Amino acid sequence: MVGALARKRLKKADRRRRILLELRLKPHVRVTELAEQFGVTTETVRRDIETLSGEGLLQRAHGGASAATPGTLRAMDERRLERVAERERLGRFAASLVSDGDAIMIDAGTTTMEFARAIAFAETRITAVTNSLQVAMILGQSPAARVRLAPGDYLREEAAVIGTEACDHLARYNVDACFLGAAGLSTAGVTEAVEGFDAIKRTMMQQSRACRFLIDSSKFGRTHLSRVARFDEVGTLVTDTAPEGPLARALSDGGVRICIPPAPEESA
Amino acid sequence: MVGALARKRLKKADRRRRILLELRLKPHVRVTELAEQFGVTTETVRRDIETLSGEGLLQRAHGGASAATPGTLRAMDERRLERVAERERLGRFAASLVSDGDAIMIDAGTTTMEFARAIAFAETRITAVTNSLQVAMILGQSPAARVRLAPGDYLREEAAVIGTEACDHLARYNVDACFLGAAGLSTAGVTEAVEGFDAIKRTMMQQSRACRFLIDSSKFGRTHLSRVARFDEVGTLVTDTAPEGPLARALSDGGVRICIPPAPEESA
DNA sequence: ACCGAAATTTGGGATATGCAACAAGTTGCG
DNA sequence: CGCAACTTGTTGCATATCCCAAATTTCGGT
Repeated sequence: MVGALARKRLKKADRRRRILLELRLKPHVRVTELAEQFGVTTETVRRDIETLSGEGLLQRAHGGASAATPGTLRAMDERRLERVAERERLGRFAASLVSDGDAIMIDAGTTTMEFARAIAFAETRITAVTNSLQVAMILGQSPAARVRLAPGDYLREEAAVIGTEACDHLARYNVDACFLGAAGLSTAGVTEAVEGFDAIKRTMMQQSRACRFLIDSSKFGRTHLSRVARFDEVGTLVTDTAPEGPLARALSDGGVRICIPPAPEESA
Repeated sequence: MVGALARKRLKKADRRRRILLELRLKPHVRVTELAEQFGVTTETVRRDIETLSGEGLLQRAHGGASAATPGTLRAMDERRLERVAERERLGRFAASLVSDGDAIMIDAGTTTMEFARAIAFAETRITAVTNSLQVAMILGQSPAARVRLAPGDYLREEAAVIGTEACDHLARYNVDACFLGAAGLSTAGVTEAVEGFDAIKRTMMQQSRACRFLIDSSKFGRTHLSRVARFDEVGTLVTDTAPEGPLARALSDGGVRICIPPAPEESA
């Protein structure tokens, strides 16, 4: 039944594949173009895009679709999409903890990306070492930032490099502070879900005089596979909401300094 | 005039910067979103986008803008903007020179980026080592590609890493072939304009069994600051048009094998 | 061959976006 | 102060896109 020639009409799955392939070549495709190309109605293409968008494989746009940013794969998490404003605020605040002339390490993650953007925007004069391609590109926008990238295996989902090479390389630097994200913060400590990131984070911590974790409150109470740090290793925690209950107690027992950005003003 | 608080209205240059920063994070931004975010009219944003698009820094789309197709920054060159189709063809052809299982090195450049796109599109099973973040991200899209990134100083204009660290790291790999771009090809040999790239390219050549240069014909006759390779080191030259005159003679004297993609057919 | 589910097309009204021209505001400068 | 150049806002209209729902076709199984 798989006719040698499916000449007339591509199946749904085929169209989807073609759309994604197309997006590898161009960052943006138009519904109308695809429709014409496939010989189907715009409505059909629209529905395909709708589906793919739901799967996080691409990003919808008026009139077409764009490639999903590498590293956006995690962002499918609905909660994160809604948390954009908070993360931005958090990142901006964390950026205020950096002084001109500092040398810092930054790891990969949505929150640290916001942090990097804030630093780039403020044009703080820094030297940064990172394993995240996104962070490197964002900071590279700032004329005041020197950026060094770690080598290693490229991890598509996070647009970052990992592996022993990355860690070995990082171990050659000594910086003033590191700014790390994390997937979970619970009484078990700071934990991470992405395989390979735990080693990166631990290495960064070791090479830094001060350690700062950027973790928004949606991660509170979550525990993931590997522990990155015990509370007595955390140093500073930058977050949007003060933790409560056992978690707050554990943090305070560990001597964690908690920083919370001031309430949002009316800027919009 | 730089009031302590310029929160009310961002200047044109600031908006431009923000838009580009935004595009580093997301592949697509909407006019309406930006307008609201900046507190300006959609028309203003539209004009900004219009300008940036004219400079080749991004790509317009209905309702917004997407990241520019190539590595963007060099592509401002008018000539290059017109050469997109040729480069695409060239890249696709060069990709056909790669076999499943190959280990290759790829350097940074608009042409090599097209090459990477073609490989990702074809899902050729390869291991690639590169110093270009763009190439890494593009190849990372392909499930069949393993990508390793070199470390080093991040060079914003090219979205790549350079420096001794990068070269030292590259020197640890031995691959089947390297695919390199170049800014100039003249009787003086293959030359490069970007500082730091020459060393990278030379290192990649040394670590590869075969060397292939991807140079479109617009570079013919151009000579830049530093020579990357003499003709007897070039190996294979992949280009769109056969060189003529003294250049052709010099290439043949050097034993350069020249590959030219077949004429474009009507496929659309 | 027939039937039912899923996919696709079709058509139309609601919305969003683009474009262009003009008005209003801002900045810089003599 | 006042002009000139530039930037931004506003308006009106053409166009493109979206979304919905019913009609039609295709597909897969019995």
